[in-house]
Amino acid sequence: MIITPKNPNETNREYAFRVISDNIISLDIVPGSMIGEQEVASELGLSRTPVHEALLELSKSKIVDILPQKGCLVSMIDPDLIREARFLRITVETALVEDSCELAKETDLQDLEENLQLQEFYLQKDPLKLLTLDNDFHKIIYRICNKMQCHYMVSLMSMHFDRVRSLSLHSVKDLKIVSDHRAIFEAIKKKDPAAARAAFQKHMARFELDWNIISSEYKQYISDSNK
Amino acid sequence: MIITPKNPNETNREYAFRVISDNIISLDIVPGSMIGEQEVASELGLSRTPVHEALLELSKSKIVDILPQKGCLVSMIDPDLIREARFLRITVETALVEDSCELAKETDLQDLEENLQLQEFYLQKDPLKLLTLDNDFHKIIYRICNKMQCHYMVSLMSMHFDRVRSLSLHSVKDLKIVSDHRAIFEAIKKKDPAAARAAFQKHMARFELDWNIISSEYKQYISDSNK
DNA sequence: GCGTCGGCACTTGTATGGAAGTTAAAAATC
DNA sequence: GATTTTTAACTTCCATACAAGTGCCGACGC
Repeated sequence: MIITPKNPNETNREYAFRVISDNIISLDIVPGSMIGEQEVASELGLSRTPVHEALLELSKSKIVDILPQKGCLVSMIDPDLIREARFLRITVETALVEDSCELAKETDLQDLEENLQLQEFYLQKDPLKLLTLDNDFHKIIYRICNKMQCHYMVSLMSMHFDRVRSLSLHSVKDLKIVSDHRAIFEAIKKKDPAAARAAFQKHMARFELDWNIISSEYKQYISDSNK
Repeated sequence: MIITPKNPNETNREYAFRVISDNIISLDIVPGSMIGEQEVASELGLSRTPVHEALLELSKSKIVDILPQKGCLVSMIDPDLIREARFLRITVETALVEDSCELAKETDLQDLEENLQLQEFYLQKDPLKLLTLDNDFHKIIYRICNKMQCHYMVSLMSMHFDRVRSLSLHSVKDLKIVSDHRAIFEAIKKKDPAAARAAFQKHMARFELDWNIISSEYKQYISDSNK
């Protein structure tokens, strides 16, 4: 597991949650492996309590599965849950990009544009940074519509999705996400809901295509019941 | 706080979560009041740990607000969060009722019909039972579409909404929800997505109208920043 | 050799005490 | 009397200890 330093203003529980999440999404903790509270606590220099609470939260999105008196299983890649995460994101964010056309203020458009600039800068340089910027882009949309609580709920489930996306980041295709984002941005700027909707759905459709590649290439990580 | 007996196969944490949730939704714990872990733990005959973990989970949906070293504040009724909950439910479930037209099997239709029978039976008899059946009806839709994880996420946020709905249950208008449900059911049965969508949106639109009544009548429970 | 039982090593769930921080009232000072 | 400082009583957060359940592994009977 990759340990990052503790942010001074986060609690031990939040620290544990962040580190474990990052390691699961980056696949540094491999799907299907067991992790113990004590083991994680020792690595992070904490007691079991905050780690226990962090795992509890992760288990709510089924990204880990707590088996009482047995251990904590990092979930295998589960196509059903990925479909749910995709469904939720597409459904919610399609509605949001439409609403954004009305709601986006000038400063909001600036925030989106700044994010896009950075995306174009880091394109093909730093895939991990690009992933972060991608998430930020979508998050700004939620902020424009004043739906941050929805963002939290959706992002929890998206972990299933993010884990697969990081697998496919090496694929050249995914670099098209940046131009997708620009198309979405332009539509919002022009206050054209139909165009925004179309651009967003085109964006999300890419991940449908990738599924076949991923499932054949990373078979060992995929839940047995769905092969 | 109203204490219900502990279900034998639930953990202490799940027990605490259930009892606290129920009391918040039913307004037996009034919005804006502070509750302490120790206080709740004593009432339930538990230690602070499972109560702490239950409150932690509730704080994720902002239904309570944990103020470190101060206490746990049961959130005031917050129109913004209710709007988010409504938005999420409407957006997600509109998509689901459409999909249900394709996906619903014969047994699923039977489940829906049985639920409707019970709704009609308890109509004007037991408002609380009706609320449960209403939630069950929507839950069946999620199950038909194999989106139970989405259901969990949406239902967490819906607590804000449910709390207001219980206020308006005495209003005669709400008894129309049963006929709304039947209309949705009939549309799914006829595999008519457009009709299902229309019926569902009509259903959810009722709660928009109720808002004015509620906000004027229960002013004391509403968050100051939104009056 | 095979099946069963018992105990040990391990896990998570929970209880409890102390640490750190906030609040508000009491006490001291002006 | 008004204002500032201290202090005491509260809270959650976290560390630690114990309780309870699971599975493995060897011993034993057949």
